Amino acid sequence: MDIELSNRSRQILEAIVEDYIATAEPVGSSAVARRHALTLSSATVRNVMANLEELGLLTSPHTSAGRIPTEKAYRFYVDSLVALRQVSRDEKRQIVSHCRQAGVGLSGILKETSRTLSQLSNYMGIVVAPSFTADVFRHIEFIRIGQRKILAILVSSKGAVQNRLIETEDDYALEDLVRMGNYLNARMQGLTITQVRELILEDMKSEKAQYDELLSRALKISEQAVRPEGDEIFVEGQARILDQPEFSDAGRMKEIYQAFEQKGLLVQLLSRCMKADGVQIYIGSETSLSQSAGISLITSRFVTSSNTVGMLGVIGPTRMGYSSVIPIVDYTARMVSRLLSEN
Amino acid sequence: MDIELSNRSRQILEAIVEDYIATAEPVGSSAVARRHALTLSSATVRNVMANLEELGLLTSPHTSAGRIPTEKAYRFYVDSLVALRQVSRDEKRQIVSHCRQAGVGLSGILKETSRTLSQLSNYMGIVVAPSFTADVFRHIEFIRIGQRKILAILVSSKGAVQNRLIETEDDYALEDLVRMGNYLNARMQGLTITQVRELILEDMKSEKAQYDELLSRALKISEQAVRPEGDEIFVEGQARILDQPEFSDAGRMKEIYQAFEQKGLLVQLLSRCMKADGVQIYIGSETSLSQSAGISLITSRFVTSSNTVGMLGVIGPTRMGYSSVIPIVDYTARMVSRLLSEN
DNA sequence: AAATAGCACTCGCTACAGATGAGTGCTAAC
DNA sequence: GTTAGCACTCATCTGTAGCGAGTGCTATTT
Repeated sequence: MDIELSNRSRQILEAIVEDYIATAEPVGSSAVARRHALTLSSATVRNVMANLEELGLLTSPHTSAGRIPTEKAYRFYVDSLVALRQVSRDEKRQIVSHCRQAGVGLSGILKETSRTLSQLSNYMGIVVAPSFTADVFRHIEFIRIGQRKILAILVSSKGAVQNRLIETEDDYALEDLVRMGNYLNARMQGLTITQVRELILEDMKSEKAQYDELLSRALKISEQAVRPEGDEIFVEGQARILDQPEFSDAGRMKEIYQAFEQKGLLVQLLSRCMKADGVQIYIGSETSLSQSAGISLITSRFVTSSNTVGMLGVIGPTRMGYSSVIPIVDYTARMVSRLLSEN
Repeated sequence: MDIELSNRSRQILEAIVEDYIATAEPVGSSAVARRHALTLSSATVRNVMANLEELGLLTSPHTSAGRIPTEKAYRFYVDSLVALRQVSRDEKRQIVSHCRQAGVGLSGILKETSRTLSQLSNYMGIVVAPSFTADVFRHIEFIRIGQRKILAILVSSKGAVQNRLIETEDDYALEDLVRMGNYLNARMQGLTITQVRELILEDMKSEKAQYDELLSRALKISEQAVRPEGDEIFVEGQARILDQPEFSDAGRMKEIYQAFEQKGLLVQLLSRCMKADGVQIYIGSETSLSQSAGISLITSRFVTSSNTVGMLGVIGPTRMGYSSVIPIVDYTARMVSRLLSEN
C-alpha cells in the first residue's frame, strides 16, 4: 500500500484532494495550476495527473471532465499529506462549555458531545457510551430496596460500577440475596462480564437448576444483572449530510439512512475502533458501511473515571474536511475523557 | 368548518383522496369516472370537481393537470369519509409478539413498539415514554447504597414509582437521609412533581439555605431526584419517508429531518396529544411542524400500570393511508396499555 | 335542469438538435 | 523536462416541436 511519489506529484495530489473537498466538483488541470501558485502550466499538471490516474489515485467521471480522488487517494492524503489545522480557541471553548452545561448525567454529557461534534464539523456526530462487558468481573451485590425490587451492583476489575434495578416476580429475603451474591462472587472470579453471563445462561439449563428452585430464581436475577444494555449510542446532526451535494439525490440518501437505522451495524463498526488508541480514520469501503455510499468515519476513544472506554467521532462523506475534523475529534475525545475523569 | 356536500360530491371527493393517496399523482376527472364505477361521465365529474375546488377542497398544480386534495379535504375525509380497515389477524399477531419479545425493560418494549408501528404502517413510528412530572407528589425516600451513592425513590399519587441513582460529593449518614425525606414529604404534599422541583429550586436560593449547610446539600440532592429526565422518545423508520415520492427531492427532505432533529419540538407537539383520549389526528399545518412539509401525525395515548401516560403514533406524509394506519395506531395503543398493565 | 358529448385550449413532459465550453490527450517545439 | 497548440470528447444548456392528459366551455340530449 506504500506509494512512492515525487514531491511535485504529492503537491498536486494534495491540491486536487483539497480542491475537491472544498467544491465537490471534478477538478481540472488548469484549476490546479492556477490555484496552487505552482509555476507550472496546465499541460504539465495534466501529465502528472495522468500518472496519478495510472496509480489508481484519481478517476474521471467522464472523458472531458476533471479528476476526482479515489479512496486510495484519500487514504494517502490522510496518511501523509494532510496538514492538520489547529483547534481554534473558539472551538475549544464550545467543546468544553457544551459538555459542562449538559449537567451531571453521563447520557446528557455524551448526547451534548455528539451534538457539539456535529456542529463543529458540520457532519454527523456520533458517541457510543462506554460499556464494560469486556471487563473482568470482580464483585456483585444485591440489595433489596422494596417489595419485589432489587438493586444489583456490579463492579468490574477496573473499578467500574454498574447499577441495575431489577423487578422480580417473587419477594426475596435479605439472606437469600446475600447467599446469591456469595455464590456468584465465588464462582465467577476472573471471567469477563460477557463470560459471566454465558456461564449463568448455561447453569440455568443445567440439571442442578432444574430441581433447585432457589438456585433457579437466583440465576434468573443474576442474568438480568449482567445482561448487556443495548449500547447507548448518540447520533446527532443526521440532517447535515443532506447539505453535502453528493447526497442530494434521493436514492443514495435513502441508502445511507437505512444503513444508520440498524444501529447494530454502527455499533459493530465502532467496537472495532475501541481497540486502538488515538484517532482512527476509516475511508469509504473501509467502514464496511453501505458499500457504495462514500462515507468516511473519524473516531477516537475516550475513557471514564472507572476506566471504561467509549467512542466518539464524526461521520461524513468521503470528501470530508479531514484537516479540521481530525483535530476536533481528537481534542473532543481528550476533553470528554478529562471531564469524565474529574467526576 | 362544517361542510355540506351532496352524497355524490362526497363519493367523488373520497375517490379522489383515495386515488391520490394510492398514486401520489394528480387525479383527473376521467380516472375518477372510470375507477369508481359511478355511471357518470368525466364531464359530470368535472363539474363536481370544479365545485369542490371552489370550496377549497381541491387544487390543481397547473391548469391542465388533475386535482389534488387540500389539507381541508384530508380533514373532511378523515372526519367523515374514511372507511377504517380492520386490523388484520397477522398485524395483530405482529404487534403483540414484537412487544413481548422485547423483554422486560420499558425502554425495550417502547422501542420495539416504535419499530413495529413503522413496519406496519410503512411510515415513521414514534413513541414517547410516559413521564410523570405532571402527577402529584406523594412520597420520596432516600436510601444509601454505597459510598457517596444514594438511591432516591419517588412515588406519585397515582402510584407510579421512579428510581434514581444519585452520586453525591459527600457521604451521608443514614439519619440525615431519613431527615431529608421527612422534610420533603411534609413540605411538598399536594404539589405536582414539577411544582416540587420549582419549590426546591426556590428554596435553594433562600436565605435559610445559605447558612444551613445540611439543608443546602439536602436540597441539592432532592433537586436531582425530581429533575425531569429528558423525555425518552423513540423514533424508528426515519428512512421510510424517503420512500414517499413527494419527499424524493432533497430540499424538502432536509426540512423534515431538521424538524425532527429538534426532538424538543416533537415532544412539545406530542404532549398536546397526551391530553385527549383516543386516536388523535393532525393533518399538515395542524401539526405545527415545519410548515410547508406536508406531514401528518396519527397518535394515541397509552397508560402504564402506574397510571402514567405515554404517547405513540405514526408520522407520515399528509397523503397517508389513514384507513389502515388509524386502526393500527389505535390497536397498538390498546395492546401496549394492556401489556404494561399486566406487568 | 341535470347529464353528456364534443372540442378548443393549456401546459407539462419528452425528444431531438445544435451550440457551448470545460477539459483532456497528443504532438511538436522550446 | 516543460510548454504551447490544437483536435477531440462529452456533459450541459437552449430552443423547438410534438404529444397527450386533462380542463373548461358550449351545445346537445334526456
